[in-house]
Amino acid sequence: MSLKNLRTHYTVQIDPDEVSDQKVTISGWVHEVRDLGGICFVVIRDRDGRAQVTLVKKKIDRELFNFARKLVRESVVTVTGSVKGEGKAPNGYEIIPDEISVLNEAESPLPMDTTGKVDAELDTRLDSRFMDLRREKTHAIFRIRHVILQAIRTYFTAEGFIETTSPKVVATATEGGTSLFPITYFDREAFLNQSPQLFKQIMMSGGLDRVFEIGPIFRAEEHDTRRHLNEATSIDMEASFMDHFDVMEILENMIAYVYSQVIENATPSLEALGIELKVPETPFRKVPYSEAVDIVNAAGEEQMVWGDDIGTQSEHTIGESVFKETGESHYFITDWPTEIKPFYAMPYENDPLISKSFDMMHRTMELSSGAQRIHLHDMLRSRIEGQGLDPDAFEFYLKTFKYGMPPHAGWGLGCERLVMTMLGVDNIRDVVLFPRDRRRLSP
RNA sequence: GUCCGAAUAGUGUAGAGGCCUAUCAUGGAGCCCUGUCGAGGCUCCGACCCGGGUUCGAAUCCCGGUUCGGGCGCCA
Repeated sequence: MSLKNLRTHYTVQIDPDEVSDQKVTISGWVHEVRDLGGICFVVIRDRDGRAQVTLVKKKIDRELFNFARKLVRESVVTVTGSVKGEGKAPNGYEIIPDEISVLNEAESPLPMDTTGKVDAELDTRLDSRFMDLRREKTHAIFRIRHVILQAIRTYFTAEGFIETTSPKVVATATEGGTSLFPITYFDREAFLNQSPQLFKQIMMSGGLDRVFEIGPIFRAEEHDTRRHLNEATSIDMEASFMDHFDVMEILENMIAYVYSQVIENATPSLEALGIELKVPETPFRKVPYSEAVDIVNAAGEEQMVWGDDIGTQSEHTIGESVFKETGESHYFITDWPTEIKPFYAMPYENDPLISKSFDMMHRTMELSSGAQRIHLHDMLRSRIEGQGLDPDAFEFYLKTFKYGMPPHAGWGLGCERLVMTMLGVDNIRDVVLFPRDRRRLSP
């Protein structure tokens, strides 16, 4: 007998008008037991919802009644019974059981509450993430995350992009800037890759033309904030015969599409979180870096000189300023000083001090950064040298620029940041199943 | 890395030197209860992070440690 027989319906698939008085079998967790004496309600929870099992003492087998009222919360059970339309029941129906069997009884006390009656701190929830995932709100986040990722794949595919994967174990410290995790690769030292950047570009020389990748990136920074992880998910794209404006357009349209898909396909999850989403308006406002500096200096809380990187406080100042003006949370900061961007960002021909680079911001944090890339071998090599890196270590990369590299552009977008800004989640750890940060390596 | 803050039942909390035999909620055990949906009522169970110190007396004050949270830095 297949275990599939343990479920004829998910709880949400039961339509009392259709299956009234029919037998169904549902399986899931005992969410709550409410014993009122003469009547007992057992709430069964599965992935998509809940169903009420009702036992009236006088109308049901005494043994079954006593068994039901002693069920231990969060045990896994299978219930077979008949469906009865009932206005007083939560979904308009209840199940009158013939049989209840416990597949696996839960211990008690539970490491945390799953019903929403008592809060638990993030650290407690992450220590017992399996139990935390049984909470409606946590579950909703990961259902939405799935819809987001699915929408991104649909969008890229429709735009002619090919999904690729690049190696996470690499020999060279790729772009510089960030620290890498060293690992042992047989008898050699290797690193966990900080970004698919160099490989995306190599694929442009390979003629794949438009690629995207959704995958893990690793940063060994000892940062300790609500918006950083040491293992994150990067959504990356690269496209040939495009400049930075072209890929900014792809980015903003993708964001708008993803929001609209979440609204359309994740309604119950949004409701569970109490969120009303609005699709961001495109095109996003473009603020040149020099204008951003002026905004910061005019606000007076921090003073910047041209060429400084933009700090957290300043990011907020600019974000609020744009929001006041446009009512929109998303915007671009464009035309960054070449010196504070990675070596592969293309400088403007008429003003090489600034580059064809951009960051895509949410009012609260940076979401994405991208640029038109340098596709000329000699210029790229001297930029690598100029940043104090060893060009010989980049030979596998530089080589691909010598034999026909088209002009190209691309960006990387932080998946977790996209999710958290969309859902108004304060801590990035909330939107990753098993976050890896400075301190946490388990579960 | 740095600055600030916190640590009390399984979970979330109250607590400002003697009011603490430590509050409340949730939970667990038991009893009552026929329409609950954060069910309700009654009884019981369960905790002061670790180590030093101050004091007649410390959950409370001080020092050190550990762990956690937040800001900043670094970064996406």
